[in-house]
Amino acid sequence: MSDGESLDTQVRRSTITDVARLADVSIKTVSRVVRQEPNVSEETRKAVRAAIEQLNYRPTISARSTTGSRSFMLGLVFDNPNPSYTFDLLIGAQQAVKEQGYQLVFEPLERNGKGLGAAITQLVVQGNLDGVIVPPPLCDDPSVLGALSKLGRPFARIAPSRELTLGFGVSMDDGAAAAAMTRHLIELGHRRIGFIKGRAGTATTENRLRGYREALAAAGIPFDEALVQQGDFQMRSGLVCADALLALADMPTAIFASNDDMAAGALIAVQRRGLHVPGDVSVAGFDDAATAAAMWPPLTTIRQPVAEMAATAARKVIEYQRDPEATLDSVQLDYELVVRESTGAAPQRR
Amino acid sequence: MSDGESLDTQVRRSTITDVARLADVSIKTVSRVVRQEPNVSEETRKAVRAAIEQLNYRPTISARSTTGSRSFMLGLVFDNPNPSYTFDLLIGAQQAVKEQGYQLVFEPLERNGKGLGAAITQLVVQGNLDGVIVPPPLCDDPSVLGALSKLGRPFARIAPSRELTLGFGVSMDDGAAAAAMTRHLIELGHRRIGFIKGRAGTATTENRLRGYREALAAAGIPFDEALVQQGDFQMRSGLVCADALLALADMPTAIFASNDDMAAGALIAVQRRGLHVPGDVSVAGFDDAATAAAMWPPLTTIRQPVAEMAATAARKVIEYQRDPEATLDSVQLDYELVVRESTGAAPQRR
DNA sequence: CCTTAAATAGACAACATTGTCAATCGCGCA
DNA sequence: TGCGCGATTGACAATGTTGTCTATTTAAGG
Repeated sequence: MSDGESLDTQVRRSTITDVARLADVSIKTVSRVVRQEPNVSEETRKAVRAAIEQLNYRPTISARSTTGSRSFMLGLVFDNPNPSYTFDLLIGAQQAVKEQGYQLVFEPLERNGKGLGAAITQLVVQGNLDGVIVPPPLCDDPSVLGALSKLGRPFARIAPSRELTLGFGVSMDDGAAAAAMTRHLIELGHRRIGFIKGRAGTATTENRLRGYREALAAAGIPFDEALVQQGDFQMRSGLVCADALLALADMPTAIFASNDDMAAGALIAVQRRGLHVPGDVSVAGFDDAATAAAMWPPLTTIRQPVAEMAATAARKVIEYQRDPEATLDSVQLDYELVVRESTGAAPQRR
Repeated sequence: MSDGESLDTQVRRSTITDVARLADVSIKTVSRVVRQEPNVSEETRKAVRAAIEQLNYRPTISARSTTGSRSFMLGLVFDNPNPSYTFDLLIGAQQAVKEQGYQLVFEPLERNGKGLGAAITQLVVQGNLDGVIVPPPLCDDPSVLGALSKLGRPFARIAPSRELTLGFGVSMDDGAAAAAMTRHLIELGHRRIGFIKGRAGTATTENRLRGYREALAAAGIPFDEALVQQGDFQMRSGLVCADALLALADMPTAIFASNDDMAAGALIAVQRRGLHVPGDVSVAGFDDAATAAAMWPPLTTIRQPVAEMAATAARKVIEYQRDPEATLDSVQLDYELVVRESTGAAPQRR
């Protein structure tokens, strides 16, 4: 009839009181150990930790939030048409948040909905969130930034492109990554490399183009305006732009699209003309979207550490919230060049 | 110097006490109104509601969870390789949960990790979750089902394919949807319709094939074994299977793939042969993945109401949790035939 | 008018945790 | 010995909400 063992621990949740009783200390002392506060003797600390271990105790977030100012909850708002990008953000943030004993709440917002700032204020105040993570394009929206600044809680911005001093920025060096991809193509022997730009007017678009130009310059290849087409990040624009490039008398042997969706369009355009990838034309993308590996042929691209950026953002917000003295310099994470089968040596004769 | 107005309400969160004071009732009465409990006069109810409105009051989830057995939190666990599917689930569940004043926590799990059941038990017990939503493939995993049954909390399964009496099921009629797509092709004049099956051994695969066969039979078209290929839901298999179909002496004029990824492969296979879609061959998919509309040409497919299924699951779990007497019959939601440009009239002469 | 029951409303405890403040202990020093 | 001080520990209040129980009001029936 002894049921206090395995079954019970499975079904009932142990509380700080249970731990205190087992370790024969007060609940406050347990709290001190859990929160890693000072003024607990090493001996007591050990005993408490053993009890925690034995009972598999984890503090209850809701109870924690009732007292004090912290709520142990972080918010992630987004309005990004790309589900796999946003999903990666969620995964990354969730993992980091869990490590720290926090919880994540997320909320889709409409960028063009009015009252965007008010919506964020509402979310943060009602949810009593300790901090917020804001990916693009919301992280560059003036009303969002205004609301966040007023709230006086830490917030992190993923890949911000303006007002870089506001909040804590986590980004990737778009320019360097684009340059690396361009170098990769040059090393394969390509000299005429077409470039498909992203949506006009975004910092991302500018940075990637700059990287492309810098790598060309470094290799002593003259920049040719005719090889640059204006896309808009959608697949269709990739198809149209690639068609234009392939129609040139002096056709490029490689096409570098500013994102994977447009690269997918380029792949179709090339193959519709009966040309082979990468035998006749190499194609490269940017993002390493979930679809990149599934394309035909699998796409060479730049992996953005999306999940890692979100995780870093979450950790930094928590860190700041623990110790507001901490310096929160913005951070740049590394990209990764993912070489698959859509790029290869330039054709021998042209 | 009067600061009690707009600014203050923005930055401070109003509590049940504020509302009670303003409406000149006890906090318990406010609680009754909010929880829609009986025994409050219509007059009082109105006054309280007005106060709630004025102060923009929303109950604090953490405070709620401390008392009583409810935690007002639902869990969503998943292990699905398809980010956009999972993302849709998250969006749908989050929206439903928010409507009901609940919160959603999600957790990626490794299907083949050992201790899957233990992991779920841990998650639910530690998080004190009121219920769980389990999409495929986890919803058919025996250890997951075992753990959930033991926990004694309501759980909903998205598109389950076995043990249908366990938990609350939310699904879509795969067979009817596949039949509808097949009818669509028949109405366009197609008589030889190739079919690419999904991964062997899954209920989904069987159901979709059955729908295809039934629609053929209903139209008096004989079933031809040669027109059915075995795929595995991956794009590459779609490409290979379509190649096989197109190599037939009596080539099909339409190809129906059991999901969009394989349809993408089929699109490539057709166009690589210099054939036009849909002029020479129509191609249809299943799922309405995010990529479907971005393919070339945009893919005719079946829209699965993924977000809606998750929302229904969430609502049902909450409903049950509010009133355990409620009957929770499983539910089937409607699919939608999305006709885009990859299907068209069968070629006149073959 | 009195009794009884139902409807309505409030007082107070309970929840799991943290913050504040007080109590105790050990130790060095006069 | 007595005193002061820092380190350690605990008692208790507070957090925002719901459950339980009790008190008051209203309505109905004699």
